[in-house]
Amino acid sequence: MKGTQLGEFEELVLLIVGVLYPEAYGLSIREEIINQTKRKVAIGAVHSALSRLEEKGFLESNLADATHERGGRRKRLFTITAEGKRALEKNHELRNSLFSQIPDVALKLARVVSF
Amino acid sequence: MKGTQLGEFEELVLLIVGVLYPEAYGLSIREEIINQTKRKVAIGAVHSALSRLEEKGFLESNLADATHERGGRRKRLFTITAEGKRALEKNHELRNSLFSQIPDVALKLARVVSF
DNA sequence: TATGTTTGTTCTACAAATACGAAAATTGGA
DNA sequence: TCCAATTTTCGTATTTGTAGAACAAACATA
Repeated sequence: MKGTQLGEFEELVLLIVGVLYPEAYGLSIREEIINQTKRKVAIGAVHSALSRLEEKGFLESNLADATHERGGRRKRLFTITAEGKRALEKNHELRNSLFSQIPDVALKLARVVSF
Repeated sequence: MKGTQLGEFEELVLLIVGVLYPEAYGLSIREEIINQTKRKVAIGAVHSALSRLEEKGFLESNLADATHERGGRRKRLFTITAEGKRALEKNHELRNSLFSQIPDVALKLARVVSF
């Protein structure tokens, strides 16, 4: 996909950042993806998606203060930008619209097989 | 993404195949994508997405009889399989669910800027 | 039945997105 | 000052997305 189009994984990450607000950072995002989708994700995959989303202007981030817990580097917290929100909504609407345009017969055979 | 995960463009093509039923073939799919999304798509992109979807078991296809119109090679018509339907519905539900889990505050700043 | 035109698909290559995991960085505690 | 814990960064491999030229098949016309 080219330019500013939102990829499949990118969209997922963007949604999760929203869900996790205001505690969205690399590892928590990874955990949440695994919980909600049951698919395995490497931490590196999440971080590269995050930087791409930030480059595209869909996310912004800043370093949180150090925690008072045992160890740990400072977290980089992510939030959705106005542009990110728009992209998300646009995709959502398009998909809903297409979904509703699918005639029942198009899934008839599928239905017979799966039910 | 690995294995049988549905890519962004692949999902779009799969949806359009549903919308166009039973007249979904390479060129008609390309036209419909352009109409509905305003993005440009090369015909090769559509065909390679179609073959990957067929490999993954989300679509099936067969050659139609020759038409009685001017010219043209026989069309390869595509329809969604039971598995394709499931994948589509699963994605749709997941995304709706995530969307509804996003707290309003997560978009508050975005809202101030965009409205 | 040969040739041109139209409509479609296949093939090949390359760019971009995503996956993985080891390494590096940063923090508090002993 | 060294250790343990937590998180990010980085390099590389694999999968998807995009493009368009080449190829194929059908009809029309003569």
